[in-house]
Amino acid sequence: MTDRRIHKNKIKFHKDAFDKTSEERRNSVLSIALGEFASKGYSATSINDIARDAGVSIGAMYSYFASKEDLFLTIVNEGHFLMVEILSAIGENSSDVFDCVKKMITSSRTFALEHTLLNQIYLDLTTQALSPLAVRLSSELEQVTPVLLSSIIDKAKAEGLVSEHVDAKMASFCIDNILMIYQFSFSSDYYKERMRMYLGDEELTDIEKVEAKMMQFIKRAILL
Amino acid sequence: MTDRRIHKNKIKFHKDAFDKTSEERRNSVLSIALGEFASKGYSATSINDIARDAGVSIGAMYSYFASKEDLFLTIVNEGHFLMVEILSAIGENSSDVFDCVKKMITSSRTFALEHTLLNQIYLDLTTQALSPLAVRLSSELEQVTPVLLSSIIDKAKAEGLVSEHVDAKMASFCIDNILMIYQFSFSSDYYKERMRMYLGDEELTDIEKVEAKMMQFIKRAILL
Amino acid sequence: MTDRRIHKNKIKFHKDAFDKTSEERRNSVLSIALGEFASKGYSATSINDIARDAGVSIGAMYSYFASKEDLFLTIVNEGHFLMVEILSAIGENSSDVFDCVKKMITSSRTFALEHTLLNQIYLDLTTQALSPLAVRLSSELEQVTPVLLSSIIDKAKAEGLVSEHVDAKMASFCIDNILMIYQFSFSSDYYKERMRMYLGDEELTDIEKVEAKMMQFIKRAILL
Amino acid sequence: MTDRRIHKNKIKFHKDAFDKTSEERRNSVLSIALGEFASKGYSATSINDIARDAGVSIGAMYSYFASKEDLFLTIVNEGHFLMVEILSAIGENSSDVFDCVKKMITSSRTFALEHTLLNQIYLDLTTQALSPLAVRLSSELEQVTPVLLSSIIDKAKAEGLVSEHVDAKMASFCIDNILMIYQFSFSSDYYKERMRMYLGDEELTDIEKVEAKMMQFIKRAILL
DNA sequence: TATGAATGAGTGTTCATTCAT
DNA sequence: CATGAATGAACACTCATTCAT
Repeated sequence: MTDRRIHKNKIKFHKDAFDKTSEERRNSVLSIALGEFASKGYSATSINDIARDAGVSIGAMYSYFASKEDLFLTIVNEGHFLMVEILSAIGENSSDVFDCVKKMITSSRTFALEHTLLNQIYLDLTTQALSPLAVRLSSELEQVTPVLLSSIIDKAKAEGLVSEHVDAKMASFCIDNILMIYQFSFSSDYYKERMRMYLGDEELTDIEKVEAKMMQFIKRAILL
Repeated sequence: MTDRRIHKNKIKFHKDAFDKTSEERRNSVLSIALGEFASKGYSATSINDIARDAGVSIGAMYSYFASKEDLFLTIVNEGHFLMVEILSAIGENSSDVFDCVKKMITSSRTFALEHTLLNQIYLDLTTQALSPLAVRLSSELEQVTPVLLSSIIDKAKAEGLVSEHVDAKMASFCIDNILMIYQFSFSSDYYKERMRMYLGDEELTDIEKVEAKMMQFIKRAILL
Repeated sequence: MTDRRIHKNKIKFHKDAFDKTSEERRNSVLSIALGEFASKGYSATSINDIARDAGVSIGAMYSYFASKEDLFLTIVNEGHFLMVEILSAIGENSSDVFDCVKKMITSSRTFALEHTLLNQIYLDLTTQALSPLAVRLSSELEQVTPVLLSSIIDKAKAEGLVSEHVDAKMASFCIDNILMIYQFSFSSDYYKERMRMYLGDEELTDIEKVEAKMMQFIKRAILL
Repeated sequence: MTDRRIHKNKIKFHKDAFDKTSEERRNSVLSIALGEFASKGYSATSINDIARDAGVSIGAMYSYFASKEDLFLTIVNEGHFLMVEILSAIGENSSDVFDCVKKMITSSRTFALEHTLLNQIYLDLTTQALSPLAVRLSSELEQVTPVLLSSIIDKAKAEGLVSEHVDAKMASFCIDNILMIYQFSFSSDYYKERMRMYLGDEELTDIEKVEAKMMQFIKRAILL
């Protein structure tokens, strides 16, 4: 297990010039763009606004990115890279399925809280209108989770930890559905409110307990 | 249990004039708008285009709806009404939790297939950028599912069908997360592809089997 | 000879809305556009400038014309219509080839002087860069002159006015070449200067004499 | 007749730095610029595009030429130099007017075919919009043809080859008009199509015959 | 001398909305 | 009630030119 990198992230959506500017400029552009795309959505975001707020000329903007689309994808791509890294780490450092799922639950929340804007953008990307953009990322988005989850469940089945009646693929799908929306529940106002309706305000104050219950739900579903 | 209507749908986002036009015009406007909003997303959709394609003047358009927002909300509202009706029916006609969940799984799929465009719009609405719009619907969107699911689970616990260790709220949340994304998997290209990655092409040919497995996952999670 | 219209000018490049505005607006837009296109050329002309100078919003501009191209073609088309009308009239009212050519010489000059801007635009259109636009007009530009000239020469040959050794097609081509540039010599500075170099300043003061000499050149070329 | 060079080409529109670069670079820049200006016209051509395609930095571009205008003029100037050389050669090697005109007809075609792009640019230059640029060349463009033609015709008149009733200036003007457009008819799509309308597809297959007929037209116009 | 990042006014075009008819 | 002409700020993007390296 030498190469811990599942994902290589070869694709880049920016021009060479972007690599050559000062890190300050780069960060400024990316963070402003992140904020704009996250709060307004792809369509409603203006590249001119981003340029102005980032203190960069639009001319420079277009010397960094060939198009608004490419700027957007650059951000999504970086975000995805982050998530994949976290997932890979979890995959490698988990003793068993339950440990793994537990860590995934927690990191769903922490990732959404630490990278709220990124998460909002990711939600936007799943939208039908942005499917043409998602397609451009498809090779990158080749999901890590399906493989990770179902292989770890299969292993657990072999070890007798998980019932042989459990369908690994379906279980992975269901678990990821649960986690995906859980994650959105910390970044999108819509899902935040929805979670509040399900779990109530008070319950949510003790997030450890919430996650313990979620763990329990999943555990019951696959346990021997 | 006299009033079987959970949802009253009192709110309307259109002007009176819209009620007074011919049904043909009304349908034309709504169906064109549905198609446009679904495929392009809220921001990228032009009210002028909708008017033209619907064979209605923009002037008329603005006598029907105060703004683009209101036209959008009118459509979302109607869609939500449809979903609530289906859910209510399921709630009333189910013999027990398992029957109820089974019906919910099936109707997630059939609803998404029959009302694909509506479903795509709904996904758009969950986006952070549209949260101000979602807020305007909040009283309407006061979720039916949380109440329905958790009450039915509680009942089942009382009847000894469901383990007393199951947390009704969390179970409802998890089940709805699973179903929500399952539903999107029939309307949004993004989630469609994601489901294919989890379950594979072949598996998906026999949808009955897929849903049976999903049912099994949920059943195990809450069964005694 | 009842229908005196050779050319029907069915094609229009403007939207219906343009027909519906006030004639004042129409004239304002067209005359400003004429001036801009003529002096700056198609590419360097800004539709926003035209709108501003014509006292019309750009929005209105685009409700009149689908594109800058269409505005340009609308003007060229009208100009061509004018020229064709003049040529048709000449064709019908000429007693013989010589009379006809004489009238064509004169009207080349008067047309260029009365419609200098139009003529400048027409020159621009012959440019390779604008050939895609010229193609859109091709059915309209189906030249009247070739038919008119060669048929009138053929007739004159039959009547013994013109030598039978004269090739009607080539003669038409040569005569029109002479006239075309003569016409440009009254609208484009370049050709104006060029004519001055050929004919000299003084000679040009008596334009009747110039045209008599030109007539003589052509006459000798085709006379019996 | 010691100095056989009519034209000195002293004017240069490029900076010294351009003379100092490698010939390869020089050719690359000029040939790319030629192609761009020819197909897109002066205004629509981007100096940045030329630089990129020529494999030269924009910085270098501006060390070679003070402006887009100068780059354009450099090319036009070179082209003009070429044409003048050909014309001078014809003037010197012709036995009489008819021989001279014959050679001019042929070289109009061959020049247009061998230097199509240059010819297209030259047509662009005659445009009113580019007249400010043409002015900068005026001393250079001081036409060779007027002098050449009218002097050779005058000589022929003295020798009794050409009718004394022929006005040398006007004849030169007319002949050059014929030739100029004939030349454009091999480089600009517009004039190409126009010639086709005059002379027909079939006729044009035997270009020798076409030029013989043209020669005949001109001959008749000036012959004794 | 050569590079290419940077600028910012300007391009053609769109679109939510208003209002006179 | 319905029409659609009109508005003008805004959009994604281009380009001639400058200048620090």
